[in-house]
Amino acid sequence: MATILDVAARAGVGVGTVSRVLNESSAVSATTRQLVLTAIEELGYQPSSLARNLSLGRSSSVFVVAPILTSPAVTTRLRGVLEALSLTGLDPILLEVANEEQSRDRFRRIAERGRAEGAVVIDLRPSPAESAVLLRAGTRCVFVGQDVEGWPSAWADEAHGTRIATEHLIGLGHRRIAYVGEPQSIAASRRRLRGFNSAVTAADFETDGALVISRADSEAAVGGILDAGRPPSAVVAGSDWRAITVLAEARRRGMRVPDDLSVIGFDGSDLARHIGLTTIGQQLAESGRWAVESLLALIAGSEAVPRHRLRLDLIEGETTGPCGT
Amino acid sequence: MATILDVAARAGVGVGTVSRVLNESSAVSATTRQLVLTAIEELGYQPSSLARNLSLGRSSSVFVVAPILTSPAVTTRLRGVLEALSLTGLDPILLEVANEEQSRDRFRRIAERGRAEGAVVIDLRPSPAESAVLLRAGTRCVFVGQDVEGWPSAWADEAHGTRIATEHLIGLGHRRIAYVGEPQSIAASRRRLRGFNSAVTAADFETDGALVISRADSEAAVGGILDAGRPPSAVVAGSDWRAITVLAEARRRGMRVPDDLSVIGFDGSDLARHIGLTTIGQQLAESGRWAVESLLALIAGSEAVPRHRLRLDLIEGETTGPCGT
DNA sequence: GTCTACCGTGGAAGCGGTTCCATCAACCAT
DNA sequence: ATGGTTGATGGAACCGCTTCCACGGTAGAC
Repeated sequence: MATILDVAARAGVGVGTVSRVLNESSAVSATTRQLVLTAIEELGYQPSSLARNLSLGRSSSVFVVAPILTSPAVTTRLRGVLEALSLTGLDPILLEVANEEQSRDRFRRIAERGRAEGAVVIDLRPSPAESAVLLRAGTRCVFVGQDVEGWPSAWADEAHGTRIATEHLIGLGHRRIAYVGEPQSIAASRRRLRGFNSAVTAADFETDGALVISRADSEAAVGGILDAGRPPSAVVAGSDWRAITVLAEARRRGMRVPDDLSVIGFDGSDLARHIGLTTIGQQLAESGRWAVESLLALIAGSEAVPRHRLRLDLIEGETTGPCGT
Repeated sequence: MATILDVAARAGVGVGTVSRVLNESSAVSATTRQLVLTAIEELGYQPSSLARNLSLGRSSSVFVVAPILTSPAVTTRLRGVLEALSLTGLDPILLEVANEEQSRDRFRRIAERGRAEGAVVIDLRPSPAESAVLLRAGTRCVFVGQDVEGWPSAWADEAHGTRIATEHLIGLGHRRIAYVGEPQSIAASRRRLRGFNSAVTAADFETDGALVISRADSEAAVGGILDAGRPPSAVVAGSDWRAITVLAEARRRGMRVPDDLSVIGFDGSDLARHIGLTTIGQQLAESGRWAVESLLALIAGSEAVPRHRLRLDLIEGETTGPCGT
């Protein structure tokens, strides 16, 4: 493979001149420039980005850390990040987190110096110890989907979101409302459940613990609720992904949505839009773009720690309707 | 930031020795090693992977090119790739392709030398010109989801897949079967439609062109079919993503699945499994892992051009059932 | 007691760029 | 004619690591 030295030799100029032509960094006479360009052409020369980066002392890539890509909320957010990043010339190195161990590994990874200019972390949070390590290492890091103390982050008031969702159903006349969420081990899902509870309490309904599901095996549990003597007329789901579980269970039972059962999701993912699921939109793609912008500012030297509250909107699809009974 | 020179100075040894300790490349006496390790510890030294890679003449990353991440088939495949890659120490640089222009850009990008060791390309194919450029540049490249002439690729016999799907429905007694696919501009979707047609022809049914949809606006068109005087009793979808469109349209009309309408998808994505969609599995995650293995072989110097036919299986969910009428 | 072998080690060269500094020619003003 | 600019250019130094080669010292063989 040809190097810049080969090009310089062939064009009969110095390496400095070739570099200047390559980067248009300072004036080069038209004739010399042409000489260099033909030499480049003839040799099929391509500059080594590796060498360039070392010399410049940057990596031109950023880490993007995300939970396992199954959930549509994650992929939608990720798309926002990728889209914004592709306009910057920074390459995204994608690190997926499938379990606790990988989470630790990824946080250790992004604290390493040099490999990347910074990191965008989606829907994950560091432990206090990890946060301290990142801080000490001077890692430039932005969080989306989680409010991480002391770090740039964009997040939504999730309790408020499920409250809106629940109130929407109450407004439609529903009185027996179930909640189906992710396991309570995740902080975000605790917040979401809290919003549901507060809305139900405020409306002064009978609260029925049996109607609340938030554990790993919710598929089976959802079936249990729907088959019970007094099934709910509506379900608030803790995520769009959970919502389609509920839709699937309803379908298996020949229940009609929204006539027999109203279902509302949470996230405003691509998937929700695609199937007309009523949901709480939390500006997923926008939040990804915001993260990239904030990271760029950090890289440019900004000391600010921007914190961004994401707007929540009810997105009405066709899976919620007035209570039949 | 401390460099290897600082460490060497502090430990009172030469840089070579520090490097040897770092890489355990050759014998270092226990006392010297300890000296170096404490110096590293005290300085908080971290080696620069950039410099290391330049010196070693490798990049320790690979490109992963994928269409826009909306479709669950893509993300499922991608997960297989990421999972396999995370075991290798190679970092995935994710390049998303949202349109024709980006496709050209990405193929140009992966042909650049040095930035990555190779590329895994998901569900996309290069034009002959692009393929030639890749070949000339000596790019190590593996394709999944597309059979690309002259390149390592893993793909499924898609026509066969839709044939299996259609025959499954016929076996359940369905006679009026619709097809809902992606636009015919995509080669893969042409193959899928062909399989459907051949199964219908073989079964010697009345063929009804009005029951075949394969264009961009299929959502609306699906509704048209379901509302028609003689709606189909079953639908073959060209992908899982299309299948859930059909499910959504059925739900809007209060149709029960599978009682009023059977729906079968194509891909065997995470989503299909999650909602119990009957589909044609094409080993998505496995194909991603296969791609990584093949790429590793290429990087290791293999000259072979492995070509891998993916197995197709009917995955029975709960969205297909015997014909009611 | 000398010779060879080998182990541990220091340090220079090299990976392929960028950039700074010195040089030189051409041009302008005095 | 002379000094001062200015613009284009060559090339050394440097980015931070790996690796090869040379060297000194110890130990085993004779």
